[in-house]
Amino acid sequence: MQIKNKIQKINEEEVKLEVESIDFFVRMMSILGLPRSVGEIYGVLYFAENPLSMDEISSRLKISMGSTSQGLKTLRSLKAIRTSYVQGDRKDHYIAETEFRRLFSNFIKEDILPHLDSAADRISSMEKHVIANPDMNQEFYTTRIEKLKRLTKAGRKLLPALAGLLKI
Amino acid sequence: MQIKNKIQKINEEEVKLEVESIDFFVRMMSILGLPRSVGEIYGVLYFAENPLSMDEISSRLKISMGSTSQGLKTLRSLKAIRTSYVQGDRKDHYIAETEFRRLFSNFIKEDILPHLDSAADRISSMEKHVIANPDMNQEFYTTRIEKLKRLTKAGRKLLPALAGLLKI
DNA sequence: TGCAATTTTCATTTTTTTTTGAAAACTTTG
DNA sequence: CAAAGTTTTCAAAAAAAAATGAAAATTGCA
Repeated sequence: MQIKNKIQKINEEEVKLEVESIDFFVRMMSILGLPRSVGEIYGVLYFAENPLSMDEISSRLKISMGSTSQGLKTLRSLKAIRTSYVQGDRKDHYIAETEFRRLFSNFIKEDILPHLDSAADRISSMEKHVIANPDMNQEFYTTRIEKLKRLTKAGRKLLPALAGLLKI
Repeated sequence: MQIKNKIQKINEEEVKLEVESIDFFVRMMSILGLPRSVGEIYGVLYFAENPLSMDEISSRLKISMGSTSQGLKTLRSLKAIRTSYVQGDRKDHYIAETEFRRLFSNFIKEDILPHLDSAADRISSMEKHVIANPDMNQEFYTTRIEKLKRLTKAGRKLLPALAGLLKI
């Protein structure tokens, strides 16, 4: 009886902690534009002492298997989680990767840099329009285009370096 | 006739440039999680040689006055645009602020740092839950919480410094 | 290999976000 | 200070994003 109470007590605190964790990561991920479910899943895994299977995650969060599968896929592609073999269980099990430095670096590589690449294309097409017509106010337009070039160049250099600055 | 053609030609190229600009900034702003209309408005203003009024913006973009007003409000609060007096016209007129450095710094101050503040609160409440129950695996949980603290501390230092690194 | 367990996919539904448009609230000026 | 011009607000509509759930695909074990 006494032992049962103790276990009960631990679970209560663990559940409260888990709720805070979920809340925390839902907000963090939403800054990065990632959907709620992704934050929830990472939040559960971050304070899990043991690897969790997909249906453990899905039932703790009361979200569908479909969402869970999608969310795990996203987190896997960001290398924010990894799978771990659990003896005697056929299901895949997941562990949170807790090195935020690498997590950010992957996010930048995967979700930001591609945008900067397409931006570069668009800028050079802008240049063509200005050059195509010498009657346009060249000085004004080329100055503005120059600024965009510097912006994207700076982004491309700075962002990947950013993760390195994270002393985490 | 010849002059009219020339003017026509300039306008064509200017329109094409404007379209590219809008596209460019719609994407950029969407990385930052800002709505389409905000990107569109900034895109129009960025390559405008003269200050534009709200209804000029709204009619060029074919978006409602409501959206335009909202978008301008957002851009104003980020200090991404400013108003400019135009003689003999009662309407407000807007100019794009083209110093991206400052623009970013405002975005971080306004849209990111508040999240980090609320994160700090949540972390200290997590700590309470762990301390509240000595039977929990203290080592495991305090290590994880420590990581979160370092993450938010790093964010708070790094992000404001980031804009300074932008040599734009 | 075949079968049951597990995971993924994706059309549909739900939720959230953004836009619209008309009314309300300002503002300028005659 | 009134009336016309301009801007803002906000309830409702539209659009976009995310979640569901059931069918399809994959996996691993007997």
